[in-house]
Amino acid sequence: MRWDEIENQPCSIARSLSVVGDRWTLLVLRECFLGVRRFEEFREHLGMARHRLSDRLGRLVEEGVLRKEPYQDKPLRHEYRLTDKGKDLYPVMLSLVRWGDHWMDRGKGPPVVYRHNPCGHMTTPVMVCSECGEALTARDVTPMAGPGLRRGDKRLHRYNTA
Amino acid sequence: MRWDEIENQPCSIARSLSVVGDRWTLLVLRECFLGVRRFEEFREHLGMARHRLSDRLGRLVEEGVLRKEPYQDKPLRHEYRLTDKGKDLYPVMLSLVRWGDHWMDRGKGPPVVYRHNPCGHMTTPVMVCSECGEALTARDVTPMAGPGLRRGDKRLHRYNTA
DNA sequence: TTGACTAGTTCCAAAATGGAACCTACTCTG
DNA sequence: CAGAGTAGGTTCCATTTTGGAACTAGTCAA
Repeated sequence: MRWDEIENQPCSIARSLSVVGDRWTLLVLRECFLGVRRFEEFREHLGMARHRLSDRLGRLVEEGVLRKEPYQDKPLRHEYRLTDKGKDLYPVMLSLVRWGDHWMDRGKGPPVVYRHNPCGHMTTPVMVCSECGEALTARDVTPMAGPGLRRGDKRLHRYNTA
Repeated sequence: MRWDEIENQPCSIARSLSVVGDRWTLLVLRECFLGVRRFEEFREHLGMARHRLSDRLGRLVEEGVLRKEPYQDKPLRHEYRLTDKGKDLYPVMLSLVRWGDHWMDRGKGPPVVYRHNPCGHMTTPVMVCSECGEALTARDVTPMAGPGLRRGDKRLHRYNTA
C-alpha cells in the first residue's frame, strides 16, 4: 500500500496519520502550540530543509489544520496559525509527551513539565472515559463497528458489531 | 536534521516520534491493540511490504515496545506482543482515533465506536489534568523547563522557568 | 515428491528527504 | 543610488527510505 492510499482506510487512526503521520508534521505542530507562527522561526527551531517545511505547512493549510494570515504587505507575508481543527490535536501532542516523559527520559526526568493554570498544579495528562471519568486502558475498551464503516469492511478487522 | 538525530532532542514529542513517528509503526501497533500477533496476520491486515514489516517489528522489539514470544518449535516461530511500554501507547492511539473521528469522518460518523466495559457506555476519550480532572486545552497549560532539560537547551525553545 | 504454510530476505525501481545554492520583493544604511 | 539585509520561498541533485515482486528456509501433509 502506498502512503497516498492510507487515508482511504475506514480507520480513524489511518486517516489521522494521513495528515500528521510523517517525519516532520507533528514537530511543526509542536512549534505551533508553543506559539511559533512564521516560516523562519519554524525553520530555525526545527532545523529542517526549507522546501520540506514549505511542503508541510502547505499541506497543513490544505487540510485545514493551519490557516495563513497576512501580517504585512510589501512584501506580502503570511503567518501560520492553528485552526480549531489544529488546536484539537492538542491531546495527540499531550499523549506523545506523556509517553516520551515516562519511557524515553533516559533517567533524567522530563525535559519539560506542564502547569495547568486553572488548578495551579503541575499536571500529567490522563486519557479518561467521557462518561465515567475513569482512565482508559486497552483491556477495558471494546471496539465495535460504527456508522462510518462500510458493510464490506467489517471482515477486514475484528470489530464486534453493536 | 536527519531522522536518526531527532531522538536526541530534549523533547518528549521528538523522542516518542523517533519510535512511532514513521509511516507504518502506529498502524502496526493498532493491530497489536486489536489482538494481532503474527507476522502474516499483520501483513494481511496492513498490506505492507514484507521487509518493511520485518524492519518495523524488529525496531519495536529493540525499543522494548513489543516482545517476541515463541509459539512453536520446528520451525521456531515467534509472535509479537505488547510490553508494558507498548500498552502505555494506548492513549496515543485513542487521541488519534478521537481526532480522526471528529475531523476526518467524511460526514459519515466514526468507522469504529468504543465501549468502556466497566461503565458500560460508549466512550469518547478525553485528555484531562491528573490533578483536577478538567479537560486540558493548550491555552490553559504552560510548559516550563523540567529536570531533563540541559541548561544550554533552554534558549532553543520558549519554555518558562519554574 | 509435490504442494502448502509461515516468516523471512534479496534485488531493484520509485518516492521522499536533506543540503546547498539561487531567486524575489522588498527595506535600510551609507 | 549601490550594496547589504530580511523573509519566504524554489530548484537541483545526491542520499535515504519505501514498495513490489521474486526467492529462500524449515516443516508438515497428501
